[in-house]
Amino acid sequence: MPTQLNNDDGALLQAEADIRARLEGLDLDFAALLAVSNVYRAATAIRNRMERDVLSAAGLSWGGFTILFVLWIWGPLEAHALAEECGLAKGTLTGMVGTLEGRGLVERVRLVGDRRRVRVDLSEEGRRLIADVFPRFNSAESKVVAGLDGDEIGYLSRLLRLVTATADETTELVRPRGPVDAGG
Amino acid sequence: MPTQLNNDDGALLQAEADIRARLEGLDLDFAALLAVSNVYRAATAIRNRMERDVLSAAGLSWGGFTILFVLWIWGPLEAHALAEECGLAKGTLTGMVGTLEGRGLVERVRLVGDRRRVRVDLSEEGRRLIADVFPRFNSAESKVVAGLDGDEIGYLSRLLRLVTATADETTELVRPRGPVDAGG
DNA sequence: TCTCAATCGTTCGGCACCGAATGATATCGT
DNA sequence: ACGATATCATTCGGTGCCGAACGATTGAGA
Repeated sequence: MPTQLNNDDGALLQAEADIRARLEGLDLDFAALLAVSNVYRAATAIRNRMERDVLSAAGLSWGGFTILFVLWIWGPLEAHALAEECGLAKGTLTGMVGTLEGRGLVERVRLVGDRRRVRVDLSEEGRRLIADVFPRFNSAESKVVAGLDGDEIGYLSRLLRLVTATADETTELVRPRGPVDAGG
Repeated sequence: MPTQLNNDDGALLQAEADIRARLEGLDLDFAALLAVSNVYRAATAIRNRMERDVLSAAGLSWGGFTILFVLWIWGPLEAHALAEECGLAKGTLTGMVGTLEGRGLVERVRLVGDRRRVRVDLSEEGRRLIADVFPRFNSAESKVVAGLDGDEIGYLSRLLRLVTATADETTELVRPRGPVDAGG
């Protein structure tokens, strides 16, 4: 539990202190700078770690894994919904689903009522693969956050959800924010 | 400041509840799952926001901006150090520095003492550009974390630094962790 | 001095990823 | 019924980005 933080100096990385020193004169929001940079660095570090330790052995990219996982959790999805859920552009999704389809991990079905649409679903093999890979993935996730205790992990998630919701706002990001707890 | 969190249910997104429900039987670390996924989602949301609102107008990609910023803060750097600092593979850096050099934003100089090495530095135009763009970038960063108060922002950074340090460990991620506050 | 190994940056092949343009299909107005 | 419009997914051109292979340069040892 955080009681006093005094993050004025104490817990700063050397690199962060250097940044502060270099930008001393300017009227900047250092805390925001550090927060954003730390979010990005953490994401990159996690992704690299997962790809190296878990995904590469299964021949899966981060994106491919995400698609499989989403389909596993949500069941069959139309392309636009799948793209949205995976945080990918539609065009990107088409290509990656193509790759997965080529490997026999997912299947595409044109809808009968509306032949513009396509429903994507796991194949049996895809289901086996994600069911096999995900527990290992999750165990690596667990290790990655093992430096935090349970409260801290939950708190981290909460703060990040807030940031994501704000960044996802379609507006120019100036208005005062509405209800904040469950943006999805 | 977090006092009670009870993130058992209360603050969960619908999607997160769905995941929990779908994976009910399995022996998984849900908190870690959510934390990792929230880190990644936040990073993506922030990056997209920045590219759209700030960087695209300057004709800069996230990676290009990062390179310029790092050189701005640290001064001239050799390629390997620059890659390391930007979190990019050496090969990636070569290409991106090439792009920036083509636009006249950075310069490459082979070292006199050791002709294998190359020092990269901002050009005058590059310096002008980053000095112009960064304040706007920072102001967008500020807005992105505006949903959090000062303590929360600092705390978020601290937690993320911990996660990054763990994920960056070169080991297989099993040993007990050494000193934890400033992984630098 | 002449290899041999180490250490640079670069090149190369390949996938991920985006955004705009495209093509196919459905729907609405008349 | 039929053309205009909207709505899908896909295609296409271009970068970002990685990892392995490569070429150039340096330093160490015989």
